[in-house]
Amino acid sequence: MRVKEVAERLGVTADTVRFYTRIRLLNPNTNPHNQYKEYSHADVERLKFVVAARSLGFTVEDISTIIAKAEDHQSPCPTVRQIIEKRLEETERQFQDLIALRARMSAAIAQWEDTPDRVPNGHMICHMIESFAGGFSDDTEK
Amino acid sequence: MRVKEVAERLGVTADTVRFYTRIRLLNPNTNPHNQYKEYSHADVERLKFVVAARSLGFTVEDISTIIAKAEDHQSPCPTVRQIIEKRLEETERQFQDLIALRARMSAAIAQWEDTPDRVPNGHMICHMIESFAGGFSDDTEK
DNA sequence: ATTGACCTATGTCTAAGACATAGGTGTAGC
DNA sequence: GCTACACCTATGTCTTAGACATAGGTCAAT
Repeated sequence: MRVKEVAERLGVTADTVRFYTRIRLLNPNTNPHNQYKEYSHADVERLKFVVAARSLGFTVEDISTIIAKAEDHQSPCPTVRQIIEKRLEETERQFQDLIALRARMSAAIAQWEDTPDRVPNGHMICHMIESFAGGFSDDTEK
Repeated sequence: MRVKEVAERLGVTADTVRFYTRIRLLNPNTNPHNQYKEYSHADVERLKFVVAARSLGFTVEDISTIIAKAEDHQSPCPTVRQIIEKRLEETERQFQDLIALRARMSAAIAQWEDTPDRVPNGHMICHMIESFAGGFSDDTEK
């Protein structure tokens, strides 16, 4: 199978499969004539694993580590448990950040609802943003 | 003022200020002797705007656009309104994605709670991930 | 043999800084 | 004046996970 067929089968783009191949996460045979890659059943299985792990929040580097351990006949499970808990914490942080960002955006939009547009006056760039953010920080002197 | 002082005053890293300077979002004077940048009061004001806008979800490119409009004596307000609504939609999408991801991660962790670690058996890489993800997709034949 | 639609590999690009490196500054001690 | 030495600087490179652009290959219909 060539790259596009593999990609469609697993619901990812051909570029994604090419990317995984480029970083040697997949190692299909190469036709020496035209450099086309030929993906075997084993390659597809492996890709399936990669896609599943990605969908669980593992980074590509995480996945390389996990596969390397498995190929070395070590159980990757402890690593997997450890990584996913770290990723879950990160996700939680992103989540909080995103909630805060959304709140700021919504508040700004609400506050601007009845704010008239204004032409810049030389000491402000955009009064909406500047007045929304307030003093924002120190500015004692030059 | 030099880069570090400016950065500390606004609660960002010196690298951030250097980055904005590199892309000409800030244009401090340069000491021709050692290439050190000297930030004026006006530079600090401008950075303050950039930091405020970033915290509202504007990208650096958005901000460049806004500033360019303002310097051209056009009101940036319509642009600002338009951009922030787009960004808010994006944020909403990310938010949904993040919720789904978090749910998958939590479910996986819960399911693995009492799952024993296992050594790879040759046709699986990590039974936890593979069984969590299920068949995941088609796999008709080579 | 040629066309044309579709496919391929490879190189480059992205956002927003972080990090590494080599060199400059400035104060303290001599 | 000179030297340490801690701290600072500018610049170049690296990061993620692919997307996009380009040049060239494949293959069925003509």
